[in-house]
Amino acid sequence: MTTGDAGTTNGHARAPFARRGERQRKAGPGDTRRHNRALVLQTMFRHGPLSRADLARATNLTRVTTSDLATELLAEGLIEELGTRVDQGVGKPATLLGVVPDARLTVALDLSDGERFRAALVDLGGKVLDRRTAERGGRTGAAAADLAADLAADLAGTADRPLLGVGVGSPGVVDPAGTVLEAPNLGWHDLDLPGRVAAAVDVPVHVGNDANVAALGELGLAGAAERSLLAIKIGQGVGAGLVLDGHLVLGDRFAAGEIGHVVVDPGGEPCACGRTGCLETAIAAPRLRRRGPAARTAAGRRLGEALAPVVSTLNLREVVLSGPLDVLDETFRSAALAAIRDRTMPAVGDHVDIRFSSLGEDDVLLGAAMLVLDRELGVA
Amino acid sequence: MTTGDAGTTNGHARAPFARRGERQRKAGPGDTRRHNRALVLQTMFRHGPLSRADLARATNLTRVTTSDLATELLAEGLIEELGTRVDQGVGKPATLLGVVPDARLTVALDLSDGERFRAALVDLGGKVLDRRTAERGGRTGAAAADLAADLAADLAGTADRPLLGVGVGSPGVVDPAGTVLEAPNLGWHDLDLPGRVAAAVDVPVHVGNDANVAALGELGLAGAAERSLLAIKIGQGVGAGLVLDGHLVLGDRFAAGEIGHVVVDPGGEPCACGRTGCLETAIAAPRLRRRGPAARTAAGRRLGEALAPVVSTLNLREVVLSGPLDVLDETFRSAALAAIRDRTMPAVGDHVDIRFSSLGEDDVLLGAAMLVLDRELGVA
DNA sequence: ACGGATTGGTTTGTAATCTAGACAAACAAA
DNA sequence: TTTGTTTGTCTAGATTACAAACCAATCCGT
Repeated sequence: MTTGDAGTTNGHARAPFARRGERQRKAGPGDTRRHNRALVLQTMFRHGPLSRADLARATNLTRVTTSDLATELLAEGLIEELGTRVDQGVGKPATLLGVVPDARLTVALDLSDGERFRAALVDLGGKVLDRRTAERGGRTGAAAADLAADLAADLAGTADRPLLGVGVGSPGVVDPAGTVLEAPNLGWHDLDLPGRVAAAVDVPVHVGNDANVAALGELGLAGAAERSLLAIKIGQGVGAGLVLDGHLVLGDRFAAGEIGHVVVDPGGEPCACGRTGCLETAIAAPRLRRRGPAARTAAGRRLGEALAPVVSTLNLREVVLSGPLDVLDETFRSAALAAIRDRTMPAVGDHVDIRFSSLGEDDVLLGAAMLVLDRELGVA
Repeated sequence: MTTGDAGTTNGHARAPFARRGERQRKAGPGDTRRHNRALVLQTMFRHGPLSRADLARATNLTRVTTSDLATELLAEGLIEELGTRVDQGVGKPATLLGVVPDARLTVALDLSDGERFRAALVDLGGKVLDRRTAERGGRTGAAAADLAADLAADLAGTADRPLLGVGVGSPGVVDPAGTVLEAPNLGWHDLDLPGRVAAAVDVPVHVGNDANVAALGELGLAGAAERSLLAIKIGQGVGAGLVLDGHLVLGDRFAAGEIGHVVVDPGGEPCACGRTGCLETAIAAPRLRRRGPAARTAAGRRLGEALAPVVSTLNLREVVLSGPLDVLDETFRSAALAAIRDRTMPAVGDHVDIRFSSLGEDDVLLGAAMLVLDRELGVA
């Protein structure tokens, strides 16, 4: 069933844009083509309908090449002709090309909630077409993995259009191939989640850390102008996802973004991890609820204090907060922002902004969908 | 004199591997070739002498392709045949190919010292062949730029082998094209330093922030196994350079690594910037000297506390310290490391290491040379 | 000594793909 | 109607990586 290609996620050919932890890859004959194809597609995703000549100007490719790529994409149904542009001035009217949002669908899974797995059928534009949830009921290990796989298969069955793939946002540490190295809450250790899910649905499967994919989603679907951002996800715990220049930062042990147990207040409250004053003890959702609104300012400042060195080191411009709306209020946000500004040099701090996620509760779900778009189409 | 190609650093064609802040670039016909050529060259830089067949195995290219690239590199004199491998076993003996360290030279400038500019003639292996220094004598603005240009020209004149280019490590904020946006100590604002230097020496000129290029040098010349590291440079001020997966992180305003004025101790000493408790007030070299060895532990901990969130967010493995040896002692280092470990989760902290730069005083100088190797040959 | 096996490197032909230049189509303004 | 402009396509040419076959050089066992 599976091919002999070692390292392949599942029975399919390796995903076109799946970047592994390889030191550096060779460039083959088809690589330029793939790159340019993705470039054209991405340009249309971002700028909306464009003519072939527009694409050539935007990408620095020739009209011949964009035209050729366009016919390829047209044949695959990924884009369509939208008629001629009106009100153009002199010259032959341009025929506009646009992405067909429902040319392909993705199945997105959000496993970050402790109680239930959430899943959705998402189109290329990030629109949710259908939803499912499955109560976890305390399942762990293989049972939990099977539950996720069944959920994916269930939704995949309802798809009336070709599936691009399945994207999964999982808690814990996930390696570039999608193996969940460590997810204590789900009892997963070195679990080949992509393999298990792919056995249930016959399309490419991509798995990433929940906060990481949320960051990807925020970048791709929330109209973020920048190509870099830090997404902070507050829930039972606290996690972060970092995208720099369009690329997810995974880190040495693929544990980048695991900031929940950074100590921000050595004399603070005890944490489940055995230490005291971890960031989670200051700003995890349950703690924020328990302490009430009055403590929001102090909590926000704690976050800002932890982020200040990060923002300075990376010269970040954009930080996005996501989590339950009852605890994430403007007081919290502005306190965090103020703390960052107080603690970084103005040249950096003046340009930082913190905003709430525009994807809301669906951040991980849409991020998982975005992961598929990134890996399969190169759109990020 | 200059070409019409907007954005070109100088009269030369754009450096083969100069990455600008562009969103995404098209891939042209010669791009795969350049990529693979760099890959082959880099493989030889790292692994030492290899046969064409070895290169094919290491790069996943075919023997034909590596052979072809090898003849090209041989013709340019960048590599040479080193005779056949002995003691090989069955089969035709391999002819080893190795980089010729002095096939090209680079002129490296270190402008980070407040008193004098340092320069060196460096070969491809990072060996310093000649040195010059020029007392700055309080020069700023155009006069300082001219001093740097003269120094470069002076050394370039002594080169008895082809020059690959000039690399400059400058203090302040430097954009990807090499323009020094802001360097208060030298009175530079939006200064086209590459242009000025290129007017004096007729080779490509590349300029980067001092701490940034130091990080690059540490990665490329100090035998760092990892492709990611954070280099902390302690001197009059404190700066950092971050390399992730072989790529320098520049940040939104190209100010990444400017951590000297991160506030680490709000109740601490006043800083020249107007705030109190900046990292510089805790660990800049003059302060460390003034306070004596007894304060090293506390200072080291301050650094570690600032780095803990960064290390967690990036899941960094390697932090490198450079600066005057009289203040950077083992006490400081281990205090910083201990603070990081105390404040990060074990899964991350256990794998972090802090070490002293293996390039010593020449870190910026060799980093500037490495910058040229990176931009001109793709070796990083 | 000699054939077989093994590994290294090259020759030759092929497929992919980008570019340059030219050209037809379609339209606006004079 | 003429002129000029823009769009999109066609054709020819250049690069370049790869596959297959081949020669070269060495070891090994008999």
